[in-house]
Amino acid sequence: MGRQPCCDKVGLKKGPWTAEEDKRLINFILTNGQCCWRAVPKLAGLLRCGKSCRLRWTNYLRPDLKRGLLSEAEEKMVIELHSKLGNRWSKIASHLPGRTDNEIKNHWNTHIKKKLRRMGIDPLTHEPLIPSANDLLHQEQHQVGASADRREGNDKVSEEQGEEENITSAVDDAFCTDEVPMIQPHEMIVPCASTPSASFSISSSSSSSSSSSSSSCSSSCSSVKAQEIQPPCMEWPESVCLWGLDELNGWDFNYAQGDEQLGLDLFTQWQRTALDQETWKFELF
DNA sequence: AATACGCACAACCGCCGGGAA
DNA sequence: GTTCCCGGCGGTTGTGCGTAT
Repeated sequence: MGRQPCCDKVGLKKGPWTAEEDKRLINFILTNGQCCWRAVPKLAGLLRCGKSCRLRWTNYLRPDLKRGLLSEAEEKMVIELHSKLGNRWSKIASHLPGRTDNEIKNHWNTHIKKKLRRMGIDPLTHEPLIPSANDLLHQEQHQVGASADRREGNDKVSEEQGEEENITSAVDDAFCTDEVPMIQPHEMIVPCASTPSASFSISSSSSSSSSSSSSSCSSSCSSVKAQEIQPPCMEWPESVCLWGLDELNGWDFNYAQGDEQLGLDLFTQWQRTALDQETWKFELF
């Protein structure tokens, strides 16, 4: 007996979430907390499957998320952790509070992989890319003489090698040692993440609430008066926009139009909820 | 100005493991 | 021990946006 799908997909919406859907989901979780995800869409009035709701929440709506590019320190940490853990993104993410596995995975695939290759490091093994273009050329020439009955297999091999060669030659073409120093993952310095001075805030319009360096939330949260929250031991060396949710800007959490107090209450509650959640994994540090 | 292309990121898919019945 | 459900994970795809032509 095959496993049943997580939900009846008929009539369910897919694709990007709208501000209205986000609003509904947040509102529901504020009110009810994170419970059975399967029931969430129904109860929240969403035409989404529970899984989709969970992903949307964990990857995007969770208030403790950091937005924006990974800092250099975070990047180094990811590389270091990846060298030890491999593609176990959730494990890696657990060492970087405010970052999701999805975010790290994306960043790895789009930025770090290329960066490492440019540096002459194999992103899979974290070893130097050993075979030079010449080596691969010789190897290929050697293979030309191979018997035809192995052709199919060889095709695959040379395809792979070709890919590798492309990478290597690309490195040869583009890589300049003057430009990027060779560095091994173990040589990278991973900063201590326990500076107590760091602050975390779910922004406010008061300019002084969060010092210029930390988590000031651009213009997007200006309508919400929120208290500053300072969880322990977080160091984020670069300014971080906690809320990249520009769409939320228009909400003002004014539920039922005009009930500003309710909106504020909910927002405050949301902040508390967020801080109470187990997602804070500071103990890992 | 219009179109093509590439990149970055959000979202989906399918599988797996843990736990409850 | 078996079955089923749920949440989590990692890989892949889709979408939107910026840039180049």
